[in-house]
Parts: sequence; structure tokens; C-alpha cells
Amino acid sequence: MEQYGDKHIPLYKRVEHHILNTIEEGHLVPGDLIPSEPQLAEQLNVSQGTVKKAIENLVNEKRLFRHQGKGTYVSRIDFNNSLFRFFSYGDETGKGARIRKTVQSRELKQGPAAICQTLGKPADSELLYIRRFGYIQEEPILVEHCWWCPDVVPGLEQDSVHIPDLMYALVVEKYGVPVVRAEETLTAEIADPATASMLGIAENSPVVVLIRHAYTRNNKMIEYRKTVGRADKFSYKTEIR
Amino acid sequence: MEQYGDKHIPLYKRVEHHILNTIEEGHLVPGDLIPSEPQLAEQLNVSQGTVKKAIENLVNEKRLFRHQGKGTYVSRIDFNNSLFRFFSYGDETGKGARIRKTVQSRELKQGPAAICQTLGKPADSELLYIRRFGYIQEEPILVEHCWWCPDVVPGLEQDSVHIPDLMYALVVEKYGVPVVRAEETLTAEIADPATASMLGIAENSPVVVLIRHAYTRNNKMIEYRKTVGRADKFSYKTEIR
DNA sequence: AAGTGGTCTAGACCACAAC
DNA sequence: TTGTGGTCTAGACCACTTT
Repeated sequence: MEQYGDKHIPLYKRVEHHILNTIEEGHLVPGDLIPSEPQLAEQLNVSQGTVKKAIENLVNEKRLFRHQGKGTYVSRIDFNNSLFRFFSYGDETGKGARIRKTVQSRELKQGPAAICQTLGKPADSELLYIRRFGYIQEEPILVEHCWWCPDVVPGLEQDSVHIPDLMYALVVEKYGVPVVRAEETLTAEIADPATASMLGIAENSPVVVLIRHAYTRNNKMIEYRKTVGRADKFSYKTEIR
Repeated sequence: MEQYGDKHIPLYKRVEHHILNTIEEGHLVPGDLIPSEPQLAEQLNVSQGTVKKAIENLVNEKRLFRHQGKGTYVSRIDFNNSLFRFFSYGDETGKGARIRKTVQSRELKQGPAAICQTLGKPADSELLYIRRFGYIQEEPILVEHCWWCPDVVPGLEQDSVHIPDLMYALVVEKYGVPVVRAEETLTAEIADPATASMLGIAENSPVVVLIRHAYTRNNKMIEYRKTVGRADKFSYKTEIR
């Protein structure tokens, strides 16, 4: 366990890095088991307590999760932490109602230059565009614009491929591309006429705008998503201590 | 350490509860030292390792913080976690610019019924109302409406009492009332005419609305605050894993 | 029965801060 | 020097899961 440079970095930190590295190098994917505590301890020539501490820290950071009697697994990305979760009926107490989605449009077309660049493509590249509506009960609540790198998800533009509500499940299953990380940015705007009519609200109503950048392994961004939702159906609640 | 009921609750959990209880009972206030690991271990008749684990957990929850060589302290509330932090210039990368505040109005007056009730007062009670503007550089960015229980902060309505940007520091220092917890709820609305003119924006511009409930010990709410800010100067960023 | 993680202990040694 | 927290080890025992 000296190969990580023997500065003043604690052993358990080096064990954490070792575990994350073996995941990052692709030897382990979300859902996989990692070696057991005794195995890691012997492999790295440290005590089991040190391995335990390293794993506990990674569990706290949600990089791993554990099941007694079974083992330690690499985390799947948890979109329960998405700001989406805070779209709800009225201003209920933080309860996120189920949002059902329907595909309105899917096509290969030239992407806006800014989005192409964000995705690491030349400006004016052809991208896969998917538009979906989100409903709570039967009421439209949000419009979602997704832009994908078409080489990552070939054939997804065909109507024969069913797109489930949780699109990332399809992508990992059909194309073997897991979404391992995402960044979300929230702002508020005024509904433009097109959006207003889609959501059945007055023009000049406030809307909440959520931009998401979704990444797969190696820090490669694979989707740009803009979600526009009715502000009156959104509330985000936090506790400070 | 059996006095917490000998169900199947792990020892370290019971130690956590014991520490939190001694804080809650008022024997310890934010900033105070708690007993050292060896002291707690002997006092509760458990091993030092168990005390360490309990304290580590509370540190992770931000209830305590530690300084090597000094000791373990009860946390002060950290308003760096406030959603406020995400008001910024343009859509910079999560950097929160400094917000300077000026008092526009302070008076005792009858509070709106809903706010009186939230504060646990009879409807139409007299409350202390304080309105402040928030600036980034010289540009007004938000308007803040604060409603306080006047019995908690007597005399605060007098102009001779200077109100600092961080109002809670004054309240704890002058009245001995610490803010130990707060809840914040975020939504978006359209600026009403009064707000629009105060912020120097067009009517019908989008604004971000932040409601805060601030609590002191014993779960007593002492302030209701509504902050209305320019949406174009707000962005909230998260990472999902 | 064997293997996994979960809890708890006891003790060594180090780093930092105060006196 | 003394007391604090920070790291690391070794080992016992328990609870859960699979074979």
C-alpha cells in the first residue's frame, strides 16, 4: 500500500483511492460487488479495521452501499436526489408525486452550437433530440428537452424503441452505457409562448428551469437536458443546522 | 449506559442520543466544549472507540465539530448551507458573491394572521417587521421581509440598535437567543409591482422566493422571513451520484 | 458451515494545542 | 509535560445470507 506515494496521507484515504481507482478503471461497474474486507486487507497489506473505515467513508459519500451477509456494492446513481423530486402538487411537505412521461418528439437534427460544444462535439453536429411531457395525474407539469450524442445511442431515434420514464435504465441496458454522475442547475424564467401553451398556463407565468448534464465513465458527457416546469407546482425544501 | 432502554439499539447510537440530549437540555450551547472521549467513555462505561464512533457520526451530521488538540464543540448553525448562497452574478460556477444588506424599514405592527399563527401567536398579534434590501456590488438583488416575535427581541425596533448583515449574531449576543435550526422553502413567482420597482426590474419578471422559518431551542420558532430575489441572479447547482 | 458485514473492545503510537 | 483528537492494529463476538 506504499504505491500511492508515502506523503502524509492516511492509510485509509489511500485505500479509498485504491477502491475508487479500480472502479474508475472500468474493472467494476455500478451494481458490482467489490472484494470483501478481509480480501482487501490482505491484498493491500493493511488491517481489516482500516479497510472498514475506508469503505464506511465511501458509503457515507454514497459511492458504495453494503448489505450485511452479502457484500459491498458499487452504487448506482440515485436520481432521488434530483431537484425533480421537488415538483409536487401544491406545496405539500416535500413529498414528490410520481411524474409520468410521454414522448412528444424524437429526431436526429442539427443541435444548437452551444449544446454541441457542451457535449464535446463540433458546432452544428447532428444530435438526437427527444422531447417529453411530464404529468402528475393527468395534468401536464413539465416539458423536457433532451439532446444526446447519437453515436452513443444509435437507433434510439426509431419509434420502435420504447422509452421508459427512467430513460437511463434503457441506455445502460441496451447500449451498456451507465450514467454515473450528473450535474443540475436550477433557475427561474418566464414561460415563452410555446412552453406556456404546452403546459396550459398563461404566458408570462413563472417557470422553473432545470439544466442537467449527464456523464458516463471517463467524465464523458452524453446528454444535455433542459426541463421546464410550472413554478406553482414546484417547491424545494431544506433544513439548515 | 443501560438507561436508554436495552432494545437492539447499538451502543454508539445510545451514546449519540446521550450527547444530543445533554445539548438539548440546555446544559450545552453552540460553541461549547463537550467532554473528552476518555471522560465520556468512563462516564458512560463504554470503550473510547465507541465514543469515538458516536462523535464521528455527529460530526458527519454537522452537529459537532472537532479540533485536534483542543476538543469537540457543539456546532454553530451554518448559514453557508442557505439557499441564499446561490444568489450570484450571472451564472457563475456556484460561487456566491457577497450580499450586503441595508435596513429599509423597522416597526412594530400587526402581523398577517398566517404569519402570527406560524410563530405560535394569536392572529393579529403585534410583531416586529424589518425590511431589508440586499445588494451585490451596488445593484439591488433581493428584498427581505422579516417578522420577529417582539417579546424575544425587545427594543430591536429602535433605530439606535444597529442591525448587522448577519442578524442572528446580534440576536444571540444581545438577547442570548441562539438560532439553532432553520427551514427554507424555495419557489418562483412573478414580481408584483412594488417588488419590481424595489428591485429595478420590469413587472412580470420572474423572482425567486425563499421562505425561512428560524428556530431557537425547544423547537420555538422566532422568525418568519420571506426573501424575494431577482431570478436572473439566481442559480442553484447540485451534483448527483 | 462458511462467508459477509456490524458492533465493541483494548491498546499503541502520532500530531496538535495549551500550560 | 499533559491532554486532546487522529490513525492503525488485532481480535472477539454477533447478525444476516448463501451453500
